[in-house]
Amino acid sequence: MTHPLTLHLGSFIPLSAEEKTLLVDRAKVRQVKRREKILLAGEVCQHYSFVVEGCFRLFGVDDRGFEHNIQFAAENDWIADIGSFHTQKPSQLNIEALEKSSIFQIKQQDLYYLYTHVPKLNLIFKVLIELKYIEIQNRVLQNFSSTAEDRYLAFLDQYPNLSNRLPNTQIASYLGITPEFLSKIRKNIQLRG
Amino acid sequence: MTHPLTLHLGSFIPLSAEEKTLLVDRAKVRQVKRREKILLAGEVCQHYSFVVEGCFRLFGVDDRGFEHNIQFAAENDWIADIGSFHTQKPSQLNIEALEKSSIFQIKQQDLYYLYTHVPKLNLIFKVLIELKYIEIQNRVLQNFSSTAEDRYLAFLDQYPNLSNRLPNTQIASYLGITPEFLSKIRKNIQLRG
DNA sequence: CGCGACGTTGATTTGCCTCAACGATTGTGG
DNA sequence: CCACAATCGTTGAGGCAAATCAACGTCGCG
Repeated sequence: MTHPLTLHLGSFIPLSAEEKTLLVDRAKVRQVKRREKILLAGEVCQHYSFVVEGCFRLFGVDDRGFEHNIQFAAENDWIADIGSFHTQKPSQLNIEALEKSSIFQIKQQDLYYLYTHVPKLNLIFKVLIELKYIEIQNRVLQNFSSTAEDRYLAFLDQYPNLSNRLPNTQIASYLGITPEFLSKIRKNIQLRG
Repeated sequence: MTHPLTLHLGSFIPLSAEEKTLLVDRAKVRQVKRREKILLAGEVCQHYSFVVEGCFRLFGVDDRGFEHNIQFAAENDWIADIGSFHTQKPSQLNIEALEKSSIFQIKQQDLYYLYTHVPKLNLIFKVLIELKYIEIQNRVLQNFSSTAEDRYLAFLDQYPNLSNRLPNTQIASYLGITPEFLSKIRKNIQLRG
């Protein structure tokens, strides 16, 4: 009966039984349907969400109505609009389930409560965000220095578990290209090898 | 005689006299010449560097030898290759002074020492990296959803202190375009008014 | 069954790059 | 302090990667 959340966070730094209890008490389980949104642009992001099962995307919508995926989150990953969460200002982003999913959510006030009562969570969440920062920084660099085809191949390589289950339209949006162009890239790859 | 570093970090959460001493003892001042590099690709990033005066860039070099600016850091900002710093593996990035600069550097072991002896630094550095994360996430979104001209105007707007003092070649590299194209953008803007 | 999401293909257009050349400015060694 | 090199910004001609627009077939699902 180890709780998925304590299992995950405890893998960074072991947690005592009390700490686990504090944590579990403030994490609410939630079932999310495919295509259901857990954050809508205009709302304040009230939760950090930990994905137990399923898959989500964080995306923005531009002036012309096109959607741009910023991040995916599948099992054992976290998702939130960190900016809105901390400033408590309306988000410009959306979070949507790409599959039927199961998550744990921690409210902003509860996370802040936990930070003060379980100080090592500061360290753990610092590490978590450092990892995300490294990831997104690599992405910026890659976007500047390689072609869409190279980025696609790198994506397949880096996220095999995601590329298996995501529709190509979602991958194209993450890569910053149109679905049509991704289709042409895939064709070229196949022709060559 | 307030130390720039304690002034900066103390602005997030007040620090006691002891905490300030611990901190200051482990921060080494360093003067850096224009164009001098404080991190070379291939080396491990050993320090977090706090900029007291001057300006730096973090950049990568692609297969064809082109440089791509990932981040600038001027007064009261931090710079490091966070990935290399934490993994202690060789960096693929470089950090170079764009001006004659003055910085404080904290070594990796010293920062880890400080994290355990001044626990609130975990919280402060978590906030610092959250702010950087929000910044870079906005950049990813913007790169996908707007033209080079819009990104340039947004840069002027968002970083007036940087755009004043940086050569256009450096700005172009940050925006992910060639200096030639930035020049044409600037001409267009001027023609229009 | 029928509709909407998804993937594909082709013709055309466009944003930005490449390459080359040229002044202006800065800086640096003799 | 000058001469020369290096850096920087600009301009133009031509080219390419990726977008746009339009059409069509397939599949899963209510």
